[in-house]
Amino acid sequence: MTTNRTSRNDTRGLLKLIRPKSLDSAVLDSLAAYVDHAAIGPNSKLPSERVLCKVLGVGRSTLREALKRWEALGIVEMRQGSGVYLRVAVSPNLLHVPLVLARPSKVKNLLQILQVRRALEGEAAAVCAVSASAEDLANVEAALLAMEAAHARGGGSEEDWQFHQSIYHATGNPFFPQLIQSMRDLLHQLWENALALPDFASASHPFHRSMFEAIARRDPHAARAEAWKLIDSVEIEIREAFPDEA
Amino acid sequence: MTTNRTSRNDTRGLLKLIRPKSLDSAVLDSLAAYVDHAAIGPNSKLPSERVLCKVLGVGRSTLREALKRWEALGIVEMRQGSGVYLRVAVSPNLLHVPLVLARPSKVKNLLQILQVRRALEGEAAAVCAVSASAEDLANVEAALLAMEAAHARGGGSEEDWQFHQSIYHATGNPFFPQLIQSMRDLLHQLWENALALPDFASASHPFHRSMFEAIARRDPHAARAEAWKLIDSVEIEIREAFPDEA
DNA sequence: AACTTCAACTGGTCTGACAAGCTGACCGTT
DNA sequence: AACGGTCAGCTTGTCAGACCAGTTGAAGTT
Repeated sequence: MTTNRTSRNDTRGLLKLIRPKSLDSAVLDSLAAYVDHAAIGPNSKLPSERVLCKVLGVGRSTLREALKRWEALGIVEMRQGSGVYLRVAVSPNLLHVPLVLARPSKVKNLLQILQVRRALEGEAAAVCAVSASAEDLANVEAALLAMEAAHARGGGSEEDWQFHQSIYHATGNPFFPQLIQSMRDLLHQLWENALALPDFASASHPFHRSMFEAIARRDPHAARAEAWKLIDSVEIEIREAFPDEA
Repeated sequence: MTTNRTSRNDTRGLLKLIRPKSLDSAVLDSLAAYVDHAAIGPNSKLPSERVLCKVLGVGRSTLREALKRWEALGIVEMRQGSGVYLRVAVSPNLLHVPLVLARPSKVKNLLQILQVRRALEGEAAAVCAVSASAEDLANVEAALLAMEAAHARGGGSEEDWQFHQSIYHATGNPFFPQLIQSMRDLLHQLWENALALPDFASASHPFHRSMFEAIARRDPHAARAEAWKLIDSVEIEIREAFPDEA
């Protein structure tokens, strides 16, 4: 009997554990290399399944299982009758990490998500104040103006989101936009149609400009403080809207 | 012709967009309900594919594609010849979020991950100082003592991690441990065997205790400051180790 | 020009077959 | 009794072919 279970006292990686590298992982590697080489950008269509499985020399079910894995990670979108579409840029040796939340509880999770947002938003504003380029700042300011204009018209929830996204991108750290996007997706799954969000944004309105100004004058401490004030104002509104919970 | 493309100016969710609810999503919902009802815990085996697809009334390929989606999210592990094993607790309407990183660059990504950790670690410490229970604090202290003991023996990288994890759990916010776990997984994928991490931890050693003490005396401001000092010390060591990059 | 029809795509699902891997019972040797 | 090999009967992995269902765009019709 070959006893090759993973031993607890492994000798710090002297013996690397071998992994069979299943076929559909190889399919994804090959696909990633192809997409990268052919310079296929987001929103464009991949070759059809029949073509791919012939070219890659694998059965269609194997190919589909591999694509399903990408679909689960949001890398790709499969539309019946139409095709498989790329949603994000991919490259060889691509890394991914899943987040799972069991037993959702609406208001409680909302506040917890806000807590994470306070952490990320504050840091992102500070990083932005230190290292954003002039072009980044211009984008942020444009997003701010668009948001204020939309707000004056009564709407603006989408523009609000764009403003924050522009800050995350301006950090130059790809994790910030992705993490926040994940948090937002989570929120939308939680509250089917995000009715709550726009209302809660109203009191936070003035802080957007003060936050931008702190970033623009390259003051990370103030930028972080303004970001926190913004989150605090949202949290207060949520707690007032659901006084019995949380 | 029924023109039912998703309109851009949707009326804020008054009309819910219908979604065909693809079959394999239904499979996962049903499976989640079953796992929840049967109280199947982590590390236990699911019924075999043949059984499941007969019970659920779907073809084996459909079932496998659904399982592949769960596998991609880390919810389940499929071992050839053995079976399908649950890896995390699952419940109905389960939410998940993927994180993708294309074009990895070791040192740069390391510093970016550290940036995210600064954000989360600081907030977690502050939250912990405010709302951790006495039992949580006891766990954190136990982890601290174990870490210090291990550090005195020369090792302690695993115990270091346990200490931080105990703090994230003590926040009561499930997103903190999961996000940090994701960041750590990402790091390990990046640096195959995480040799670098233990070395970088050495200078940060004294800050662990000061961070715990700030939490224990219920001082969120100090706790956040100590957490930041800890991260800063790691960042300095990394920058000294790779002076040419970043 | 606008509308309708329809054939040729696309992905979605099912089936049955075989390969590859694991597990535990069985059996012979020591 | 203890050890070690063998093998039947599980499991998942892969494949091929068939058919269903939705999409698309180019023909034909008005």
